[in-house]
Amino acid sequence: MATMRDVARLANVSIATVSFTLNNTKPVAPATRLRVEQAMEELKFRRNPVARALASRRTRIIALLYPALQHRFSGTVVNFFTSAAQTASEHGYTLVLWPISNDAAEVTELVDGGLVDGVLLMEVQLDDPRVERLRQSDLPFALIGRTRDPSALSYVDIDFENTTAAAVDHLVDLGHRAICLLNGSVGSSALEAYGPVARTEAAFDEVMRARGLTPVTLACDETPIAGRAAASELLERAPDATAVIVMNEHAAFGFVSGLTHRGLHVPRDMSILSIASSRDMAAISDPELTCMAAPGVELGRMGVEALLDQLEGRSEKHPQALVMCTFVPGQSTGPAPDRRP
Amino acid sequence: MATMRDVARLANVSIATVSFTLNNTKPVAPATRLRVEQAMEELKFRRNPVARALASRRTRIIALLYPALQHRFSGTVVNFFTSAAQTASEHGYTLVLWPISNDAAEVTELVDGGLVDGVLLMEVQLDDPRVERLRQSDLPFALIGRTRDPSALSYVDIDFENTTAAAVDHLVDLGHRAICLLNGSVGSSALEAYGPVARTEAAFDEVMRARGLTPVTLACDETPIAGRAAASELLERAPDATAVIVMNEHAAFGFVSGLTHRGLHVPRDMSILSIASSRDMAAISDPELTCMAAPGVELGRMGVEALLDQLEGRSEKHPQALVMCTFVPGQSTGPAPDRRP
DNA sequence: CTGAAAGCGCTTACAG
DNA sequence: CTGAAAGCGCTTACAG
Repeated sequence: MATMRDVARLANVSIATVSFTLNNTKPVAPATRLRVEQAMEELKFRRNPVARALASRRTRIIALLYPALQHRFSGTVVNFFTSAAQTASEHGYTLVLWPISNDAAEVTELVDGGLVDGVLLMEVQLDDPRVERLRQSDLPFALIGRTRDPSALSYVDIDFENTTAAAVDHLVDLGHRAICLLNGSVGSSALEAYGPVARTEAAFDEVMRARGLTPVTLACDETPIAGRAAASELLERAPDATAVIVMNEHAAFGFVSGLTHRGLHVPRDMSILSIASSRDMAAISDPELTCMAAPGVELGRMGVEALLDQLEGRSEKHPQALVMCTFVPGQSTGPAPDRRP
Repeated sequence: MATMRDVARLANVSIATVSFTLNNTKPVAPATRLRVEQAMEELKFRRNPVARALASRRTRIIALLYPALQHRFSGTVVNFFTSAAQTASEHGYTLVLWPISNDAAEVTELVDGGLVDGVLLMEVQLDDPRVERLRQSDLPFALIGRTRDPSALSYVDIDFENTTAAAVDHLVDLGHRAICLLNGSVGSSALEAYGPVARTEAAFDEVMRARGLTPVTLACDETPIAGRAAASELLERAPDATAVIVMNEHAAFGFVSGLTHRGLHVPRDMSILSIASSRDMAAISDPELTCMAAPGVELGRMGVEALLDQLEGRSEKHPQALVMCTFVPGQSTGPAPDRRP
């Protein structure tokens, strides 16, 4: 492998000049630049990123922390990941998925490790120990998601409030009044509360009441089996329900089949609207679910950009943005029973 | 951040001695070792991995290449990933998921990048351009999967031959004779053929004929929608079929619901056995699928170990291993119709 | 068992 | 616009 020294020798310049032309970090005379570039070409030079990292004290590696043990890595999540990786690459950074739980201790290892310039967090909890740990360090980070009070943090997140409102409105427009929410489970302790779950529930309550409707919320684990059980629970707790907003894409599969087993037809007897999901995931169910698709591509990109703002010292204040889910028509929502002829 | 120099000064030794005690690379007197360790403790020293990488010419980073754009990152795959990461960590390496397609050009970037010591490939095709590219480089790599002729490669893979045989036998034991295979689609060109798909089809043919049965194979894309269409195709092409082995976990969802829509009951009218899947994925279907679960934990571990053998120069010949899938009972297989009272 | 020193391949003030 | 040189924080022959 050719080094800068080799290039410098061949081009008859100093290695400093090679560095300057390579990085565009200082003006270089056109003729000199040409010689250097030809030399690089001839020697197939590629700069050693490890040496560069040591000298510049920046590795240009970004870690995306996705706690795959706690949250399934669904097709919905792939969109976030690939978009984030793409965006990082366009800016000269490498983004990799760092295998880690949502445990603070593992974050400490990563931070102390010194291998990454910045961190992007996913699946953020309202009181997230990883965030606390990162705050104590001086490692730049941004969230895809947000904590209870994210005012001093860089984050991008789904706009659960408006998404939930749009979901309710879609169902209300179809004539539904008895609308339930099937949420994810927030675990035993409030401290572990998962942002999307908490925010959706709060928004659902508020939106329903604002429309003069009574909010009923169920919650279950993020598994199909739990979703199946939730179907029975729904019929007991809210026998008059005609529509359910599901904020739990893995439970949705079981929920639909659970309803079917209880003799209900979707969407004739019950409309199902899956939110913060994706077209791919919605297609797994039978019938295909109507859904509000998570803006994975947008948030992946924006999350990286928020982090790069810090890394490159571009802005003082923390970028913060919320993006709504997009409505994707499917087969699982229809008019309320009393609206049909 | 404290450096080795700081530690050396505090412990009254040279930085070489600090390095020797840290890495156990040369004998150090017990008293000296103690002083050094106390100094490291006191200063909360953590060695800089970038400097270490530059000096030792090894980054101790392993890239796991999973082409997430071509193959969905399912719950089944998470097992491979977390197990591989865990194993790498136990050996002092960091394994990260490298966002890359299964394109040779991107492999070149990775190889030239010089940021990783070795590569682990997943979703290997019979003639995989990534493998060719890695062969040309001198970057160590191992496969989870195998090419058409993997004799000179390090690999670990599912034993599709024996897994398929076990799947057929399970169904034959239940009295089925007209057994079909629903495979993944291998793409338009034979050159793109995906190892598991090709091997399973070959094994299915052989196993069925060996038992005096007639093999019928369908194939479809790895999506639920394609699976739904495949259900119709099955009923046309093999109206007498009573059991189907599905080697396509994403199509399985649609396949089951497609059959149900056509008025067939699973497993009363049709048994479904999903192979190379996992308990989690099987639970998504209704009924829960009987499956042969991919040995993700084992293969993740063994894949990393095979790679480390090369990285640490432990063995001359390439480790090669095949592991069978494990039978997981479910609700989707039952006795053949004519076996029932 | 320990140390002085070279070197990994870059970046970056500093000087001209 | 260009260069000489220090330095990033380690590892590793080499010498004793």
